[in-house]
Amino acid sequence: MLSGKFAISVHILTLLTKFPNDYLSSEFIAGSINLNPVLVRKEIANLKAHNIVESKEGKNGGAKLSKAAANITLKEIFEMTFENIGLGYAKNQPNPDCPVGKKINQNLDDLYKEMNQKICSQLEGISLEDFSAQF
Amino acid sequence: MLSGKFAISVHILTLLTKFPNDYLSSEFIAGSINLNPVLVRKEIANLKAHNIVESKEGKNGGAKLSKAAANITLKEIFEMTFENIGLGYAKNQPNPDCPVGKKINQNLDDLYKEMNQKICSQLEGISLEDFSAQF
DNA sequence: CATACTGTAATAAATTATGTTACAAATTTA
DNA sequence: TAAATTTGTAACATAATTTATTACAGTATG
Repeated sequence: MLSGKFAISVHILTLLTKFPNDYLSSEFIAGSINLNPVLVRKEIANLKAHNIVESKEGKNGGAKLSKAAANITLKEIFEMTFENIGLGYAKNQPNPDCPVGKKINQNLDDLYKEMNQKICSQLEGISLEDFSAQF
Repeated sequence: MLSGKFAISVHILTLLTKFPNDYLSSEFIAGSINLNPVLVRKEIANLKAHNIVESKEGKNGGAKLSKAAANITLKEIFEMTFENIGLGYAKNQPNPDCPVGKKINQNLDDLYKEMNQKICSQLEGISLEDFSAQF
């Protein structure tokens, strides 16, 4: 998963923000996203690993935010779900004997690095609380 | 093709910039990218459709820039190869009976729209000539 | 007229993303 | 303590997307 990860995580977290006192089951969440509950649990596992969600097994179990939505920014979520953004690389090793082939990925990297900074500064300004308040 | 399109197009265009007076064959270009020549020709077809490249069939044919590299920005290339950037959507139709499901894609869209603007303004400041000069 | 290209279609292979099934372990509730 | 419900996770299956290959008609060059 790469494309949907951020969107799914934001969706999950928005739901958790809307019900801050409940443990929401993967089945309930999956019903809103229209996604398989196992995939929801996998995303939750990732969010747990990053300490913004906690979960409870067993009957009436589920997931719940482990910190206030006001203290979580979209930037953090972005960083938990994307290595970094970019417009792609040549997948194959470009020809190292060609001056262009030799440096293309490095130069693309530099470009994408700057792109990431801009995006991060945008996302840093939006808290999960802000985002959730739009619903 | 979505991931590699921008990177491949930039690679092609950088080569064309380096040899502004020659028609470069898809085979030559493919040798630098390490990609199948047919895929190179497909990307070139796209660049031709956007009028920044011209090509010649037959012996000693190939592709060539149709305008000065100084007058092509990375933003244009971005727009020729990406619909728009974003961090993905829930692929399935989210549940319209859930207030979050109902609006999630709209709200993500708004977020991504702003992201695109930032990226476009970055890319607009870099010409193909600038980019190619790094090699 | 032989050669070396493009353009494009059709198809295949590889990769990645998404979905499903299954089940052990945990927790609640009766 | 037993039944019910839920997580966590692995293994596997399917679907979608990307990348590669083959093939060949058409076109320009020399």
